[in-house]
Amino acid sequence: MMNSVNPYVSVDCVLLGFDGERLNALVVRQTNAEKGNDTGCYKLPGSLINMDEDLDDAAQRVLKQLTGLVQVKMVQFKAFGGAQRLANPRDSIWLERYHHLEHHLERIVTIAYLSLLRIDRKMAKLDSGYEAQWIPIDELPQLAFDHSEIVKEAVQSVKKMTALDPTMFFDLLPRKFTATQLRKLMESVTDDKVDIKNFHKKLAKMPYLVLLEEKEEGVSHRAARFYKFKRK
Amino acid sequence: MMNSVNPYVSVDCVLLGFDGERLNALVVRQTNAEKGNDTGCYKLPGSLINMDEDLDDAAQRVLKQLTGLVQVKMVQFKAFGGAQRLANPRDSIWLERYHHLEHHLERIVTIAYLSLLRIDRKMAKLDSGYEAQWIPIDELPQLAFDHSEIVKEAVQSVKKMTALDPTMFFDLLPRKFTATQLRKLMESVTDDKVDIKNFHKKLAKMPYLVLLEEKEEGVSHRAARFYKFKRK
DNA sequence: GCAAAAGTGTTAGAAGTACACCCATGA
DNA sequence: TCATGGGTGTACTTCTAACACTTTTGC
Repeated sequence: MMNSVNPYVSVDCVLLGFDGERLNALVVRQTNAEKGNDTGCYKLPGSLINMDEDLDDAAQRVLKQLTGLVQVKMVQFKAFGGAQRLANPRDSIWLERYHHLEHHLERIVTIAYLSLLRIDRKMAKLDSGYEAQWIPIDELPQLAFDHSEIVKEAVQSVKKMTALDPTMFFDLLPRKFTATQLRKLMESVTDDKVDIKNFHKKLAKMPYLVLLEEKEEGVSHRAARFYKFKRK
Repeated sequence: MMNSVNPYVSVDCVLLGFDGERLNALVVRQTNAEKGNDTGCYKLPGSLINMDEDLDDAAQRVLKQLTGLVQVKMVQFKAFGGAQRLANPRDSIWLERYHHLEHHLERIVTIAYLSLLRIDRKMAKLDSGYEAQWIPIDELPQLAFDHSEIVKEAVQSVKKMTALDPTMFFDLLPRKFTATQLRKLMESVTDDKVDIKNFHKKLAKMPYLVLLEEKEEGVSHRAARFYKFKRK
């Protein structure tokens, strides 16, 4: 027997990446809107949970289904449970079709997950008829449900979490990165400028950073040296 | 028509107080277990949500029902959704009776809320047959459901939240408090000792603290001066 | 006076801030 | 050689850690 779906609880995943300048969010939309219903409406990757499925497992499942990504460390950051979350009929109709439900959805509480992800990670083929896309968070269009609100709160959470644990930044960078890349990232998250010299002093004191011999190539100015992140 | 209950989603409130030495949690239990079913089992104040009720409203409602407290600022800190949360039949039977439900509960996701509260706040009369009690968190008995786990995670959240915003500590103290009370509180949350002189220097630099002229009375040693907290 | 807890002075080193300066590279 | 961005030196201030000391109170 197929898993039954819990029609009251969903998970949604906010995946954030860094393009060198700004934070981006991964959003999905239907490519071929068969019944002309859903075209152009971006959403966060998400799904109702199954009856016998833990929340964390549901988040991993939906991420895999929609992007092919596995073993991504996601953390729950907030539940969204406004009674009016399904106010827009477009949204609830879409959900009912997507999950092949017969009855009308009344009200859904969603548990939002967050992950920081290298923006160049390869995505596998998507679930039937969906495409995923990175969009800078300050250029996001209006998303379905309250997903725009969820993204905003996710960014707030990232600020708090990275303040407590700066090593989270390295999930957003390539394996080798320059001081400037890291600095731009930190600046884009904390919204303030950092003195370059003082920043280098700080780097020198981070026990989990290794300065490599390798340098940038093909840049029309002095080549920057690469760092790598060494966990403990 | 009466509100219908959402049988899949609940809220639970972790209320933490400080007794001068340790953090305490507020737990409730049935006083007269009519059918001999529930005696002695402590729980967090919580309830299934109503169909048309926002999560935050549900948390405020249940707190008022069980303790009489109103206008307590609570924040959501985590959702607990393990598929096996209702594994113990004692727990699900209790819930079904409490909410006068006819059908069997399958699975509940709970949204946990957290509040820091002065331990001497007056509680109004409780909902029929329940009593509330402050218990030091390191002396809590096994709680119903996964509530013991929820309390543990709440304490972790408090550590993180107060690190980012130390003014939260003042929710746990009386309006007037001594440096030692504040220090003991901080030590009990962060689990480390603080040098007293250095602590006083820190206090002097907190813009939101006001040193009063008033002193302790009736103590058999030098009387401590009181501080008060002035927001902004 | 004594015990007990409140509260102070001083120091050395670490960490953060500000700002002026030099270096490497392609065009 | 110039523009561009990478990277450095140094002085100054603030924070932190350590530890020995003085004050007030009831008994």
